[in-house]
Amino acid sequence: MEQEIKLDIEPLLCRVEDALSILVGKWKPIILLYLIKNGTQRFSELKRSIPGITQKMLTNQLRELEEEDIIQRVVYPVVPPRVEYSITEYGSSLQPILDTMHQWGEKHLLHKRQKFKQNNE
Amino acid sequence: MEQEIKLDIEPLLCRVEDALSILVGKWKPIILLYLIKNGTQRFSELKRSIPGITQKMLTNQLRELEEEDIIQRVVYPVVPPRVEYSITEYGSSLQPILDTMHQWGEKHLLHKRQKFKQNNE
DNA sequence: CTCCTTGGTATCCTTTTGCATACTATACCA
DNA sequence: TGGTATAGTATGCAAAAGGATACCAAGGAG
Repeated sequence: MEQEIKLDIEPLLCRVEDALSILVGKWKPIILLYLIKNGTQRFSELKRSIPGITQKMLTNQLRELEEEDIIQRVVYPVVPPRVEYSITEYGSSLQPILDTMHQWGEKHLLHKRQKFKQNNE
Repeated sequence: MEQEIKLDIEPLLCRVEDALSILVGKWKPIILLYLIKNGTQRFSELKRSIPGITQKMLTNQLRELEEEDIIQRVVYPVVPPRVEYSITEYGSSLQPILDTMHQWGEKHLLHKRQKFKQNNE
């Protein structure tokens, strides 16, 4: 396996946390992936799409992403209310991170399975 | 700016969390970067290198990384004790993630500065 | 006149993280 | 005989994150 990337980050100056802090939150990755994959979504669409999430948590996670300019919230003044969420251009710059992490996550799954096998031999 | 990476993850099958959960922890990124940059390190070297970390937290974070096979712990039975930590081969597969996140984090810093400027005009 | 819908809030509670402080074992050194 | 060094553990507490439940506003449908 070839390791092309040279990592030379001065640990004390590391900005990994900045990206991390935006992605951390029980529902944020899945929300982002929905918006990236399916484009603009209404609040209720997201809620229906994400099993197990409560209204409060959905609101909460969306607000936090909005504050970081990762997603955009548009309110239509109609009754019943219509609120649409979408990824911002800036937010879509997170895609490489999500992609890299997802790929790694799939390998990690295999790794854990192998370890489990070994432990049961 | 070119966007080469095509992200097509089924949100409900996303494995982003797997990578995320390993990196999350107040001191994990910096510990990993130290081990990657400087190679094998003693407990006390890490403690001295990372300002503000307590002994308990360092132990705790190292244990969690060890459980995931990201780092290796070697104890030399001498007095006073000598314990060395190093990145495993598997652990070093996290480098691309750390690298991507760090790069994004640096851009994020600029983004926040611009936003701050705008708000004060 | 009442119910339904959407996109929320408000309140309270539990779980998870993180932190501070104190304590330990062992051998060496003066 | 007492102090030092290393790499921890034990205990208790504080803060943050996450979750369950109830409530709300406004207009349209019946």
